[in-house]
Amino acid sequence: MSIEHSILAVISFRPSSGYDIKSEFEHKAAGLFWGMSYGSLYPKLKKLEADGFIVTIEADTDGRKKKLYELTKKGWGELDKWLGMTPSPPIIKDELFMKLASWHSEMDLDLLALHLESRKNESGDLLKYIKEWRHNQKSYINSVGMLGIRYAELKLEAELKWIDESLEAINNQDMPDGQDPFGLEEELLKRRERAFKTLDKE
Amino acid sequence: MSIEHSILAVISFRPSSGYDIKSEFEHKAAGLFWGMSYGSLYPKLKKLEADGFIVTIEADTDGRKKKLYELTKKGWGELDKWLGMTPSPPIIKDELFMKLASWHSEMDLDLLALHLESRKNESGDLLKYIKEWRHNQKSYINSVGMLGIRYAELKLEAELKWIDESLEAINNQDMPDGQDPFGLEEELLKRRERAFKTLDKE
DNA sequence: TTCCGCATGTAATCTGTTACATGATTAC
DNA sequence: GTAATCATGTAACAGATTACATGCGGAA
Repeated sequence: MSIEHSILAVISFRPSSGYDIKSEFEHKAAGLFWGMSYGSLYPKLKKLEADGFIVTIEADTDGRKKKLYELTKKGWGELDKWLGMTPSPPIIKDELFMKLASWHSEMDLDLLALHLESRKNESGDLLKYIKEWRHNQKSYINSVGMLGIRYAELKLEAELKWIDESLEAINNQDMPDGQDPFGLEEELLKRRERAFKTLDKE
Repeated sequence: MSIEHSILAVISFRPSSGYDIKSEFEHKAAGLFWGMSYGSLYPKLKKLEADGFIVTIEADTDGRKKKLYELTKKGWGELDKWLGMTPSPPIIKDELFMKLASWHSEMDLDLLALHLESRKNESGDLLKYIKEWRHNQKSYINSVGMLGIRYAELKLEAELKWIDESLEAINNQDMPDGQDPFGLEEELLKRRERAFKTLDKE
């Protein structure tokens, strides 16, 4: 039920159209920790309106017609109720971590370094973007929101620091010790070799 | 297509049953950055077998019958191919951040402090768990995997540090400055008041 | 006049979870 | 003997994306 709440939250900043909300998630702070596509957004807006959380205001800003949505009493109430509930733990899906966890000794470490460089660029760009954005004098961020921005910055800085450490470990061939109490790494290589020796039967 | 690859990755450690794979995602490293339920796991295993990435080995470990899956040549190849591809950016959904971003001045800051305390406990527990786990002499983690563990630790430490800073800011009434070039905060409170004054019509 | 950004939407599809059903083995 | 854990699966549903369809207004 949380996408709906994110939508209510964005509308709370100012009356917004579907397009406005999408850009908030694409180009603004909200997108750092949440995502959304038109395919789910517009149906949700209809549902939220049908349930009485928001109402439509026909408007033409800049000579362009659009449907603005505004929160109702019920909508504001729902927003407050949601804000008051303990937030659920973050959901993180990070392919980089999965790849690290399943890297094996037949895979080239230089390739891993490329992956790290790539992540470094992405996260670096994002961090730069956030740092500019928090001072751009265009976007609305209140003092609590600023704590959130700081949260994002610290996480990205930690990630970048870790990437540099890891790249150094790879380049200096100074990797940390693993733990392998049952000799699985050796087994793995044997199993792999065995599989590669079998003829394809299908 | 990444859940499938995570499954292949787990099987690469050792031949595994569906149950084994699930516990890997529930209690082990993999679960830190990925999740999976039986409802998707078992069908995926069937599909992976039908596509020739894995094969079944009937086995009875500890007197208990189970279906172990092992990678085929094609499966190992697919795993290597996946490992070689640039990992996609992490997907993060964090309700705490969304709530920070949409907090408004009618909401009690002490309530926010409770949310932060709650996250502090969750993340603290997780960090403690990881720190123990990396030295438990029971789990297989190679040196590259250890980099991943370090990644998780640093992120959690950054989060905990941020929480303490933020709690202090709240308690000392020393919140950071926001930015509000168009006076949206004032507008918001007006809109909110207006909405609460209207009679319910539905 | 053509392209880009604004603007709204739907249908098909994909992806994954929840809840249920079933049963064996082990620890207390 | 009974609760917990091991073990495999399915049906119904929830949740979200992709690709498509459509059209206006302003800038080059």
